[in-house]
Amino acid sequence: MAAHEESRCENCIIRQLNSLKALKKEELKAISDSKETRTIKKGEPLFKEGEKLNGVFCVRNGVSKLSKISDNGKDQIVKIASKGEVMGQRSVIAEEATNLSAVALNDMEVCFIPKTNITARIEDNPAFTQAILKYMAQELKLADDVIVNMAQKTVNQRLAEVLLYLDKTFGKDDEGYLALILSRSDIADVVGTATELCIRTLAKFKKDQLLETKGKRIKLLDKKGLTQIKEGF
Amino acid sequence: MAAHEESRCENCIIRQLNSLKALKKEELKAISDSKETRTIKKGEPLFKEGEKLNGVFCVRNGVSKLSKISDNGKDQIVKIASKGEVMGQRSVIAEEATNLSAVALNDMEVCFIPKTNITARIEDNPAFTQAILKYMAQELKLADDVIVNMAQKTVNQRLAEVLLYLDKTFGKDDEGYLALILSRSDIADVVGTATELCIRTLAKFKKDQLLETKGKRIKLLDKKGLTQIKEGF
DNA sequence: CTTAAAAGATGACTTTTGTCAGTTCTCAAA
DNA sequence: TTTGAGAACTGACAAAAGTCATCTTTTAAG
Repeated sequence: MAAHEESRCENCIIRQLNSLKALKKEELKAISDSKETRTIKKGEPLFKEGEKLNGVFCVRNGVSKLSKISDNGKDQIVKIASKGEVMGQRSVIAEEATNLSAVALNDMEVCFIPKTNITARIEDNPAFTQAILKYMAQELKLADDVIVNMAQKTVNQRLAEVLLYLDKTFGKDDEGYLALILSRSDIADVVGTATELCIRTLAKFKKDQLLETKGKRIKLLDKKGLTQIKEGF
Repeated sequence: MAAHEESRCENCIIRQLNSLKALKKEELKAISDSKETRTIKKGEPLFKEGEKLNGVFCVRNGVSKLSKISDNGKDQIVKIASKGEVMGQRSVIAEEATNLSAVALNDMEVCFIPKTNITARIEDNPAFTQAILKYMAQELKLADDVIVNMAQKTVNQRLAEVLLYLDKTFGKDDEGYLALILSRSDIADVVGTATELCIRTLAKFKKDQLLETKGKRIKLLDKKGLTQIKEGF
């Protein structure tokens, strides 16, 4: 039906952003027939740590945080997934329960693709498998960087880095504020620190004219300065 | 020649430990013909951060640390690779310069496999590609755990965890000391802290009867206690 | 066996980070 | 418009981690 054309994977532009672009037209049709579009409201979970995932989630709209609770009971945000990203791939491929929880940071629209549709394509389409492999190799490199940052950098440095990352990845709104609005507590969970220290550090950056705030919104004023802080003064 | 039989990949037991086990006999023969066996002395580098790797290294004997220098100039050990592990896979697959440096922690024997031999197999042997994919999916999960630990746990907890990891992974010598002997500075670089604090924390653990030391060697006395510390008292 | 260099260890001190107990602000439901 | 819950913020303090200087022990080269 013409009315549903835009919801077919074959016509979905999102696909161009991830490994699914390596799939052939017939394969996409099969996926499209089995997939399920879901709407998730801000604050609602997509899945929880320890769950067995029956498929992967392809983000059409909105943003989700992927986090993990440490033995200490504190939440650490490991990744922020947005348009085009596929969540849950790793667990499906490793055939293990997921180690992360996913919660919507704003209203989301995602496509759920049953795992048989992914594993079957991995079995019979080498180009697809290679695309995922390459993607994962890059993710692993990024993960190393994060490990080094967490282990060796101060909260000052990490917060500066996160702010620059948010700016680069999600851009600004019409008033110049960071387009992705996170609570102070979420920012702290990305940086890996306590909310209070996160707030204090933001206040310090503000005093130093590096940024400006309006409610929970943040506008970066001096990216060069923030880059210097990120690199250690 | 019979004299070189044991150095042929087809006969190498190490292969059973990694993705190379998914290769067919003919493929292994091709790899064996092009590979090069290298001996690396303790302290010598296998490769350095930023280098383009022309192949991967398969560890036959000995142990290597994989580390990365942060903007702050401090070294962080991201992985300790030993028998059976393949180093440099990620860079070859991602077609990028390596982000890590590899240095031998004791005398090593490694096989260097030119990258064409890996990329060609990824192109034409789906089972091999899938084996690597699955391995990387698991590595990514582990990387998440490390990120959370670095971000949320104290040096106390992380050191306890590293000691238990060394015990589990490399075992003990005949006197019951950890078989893999690392300098205090290397331990600190794994934990992600300063050498002094690492030494002090070891001294504290010793005082608390959790371990015993003799020179740089360490014997774990109370793994249950260390596990409790790891999990936050 | 001697001895210099490297690694280990310790003390004193500073900085960074975390925690607890509040107060103020914001925004949406009544 | 009121009001109340949750988030943002602040101060005071405690704990954790880092740094610098120095001393001791170990190790390996001569």
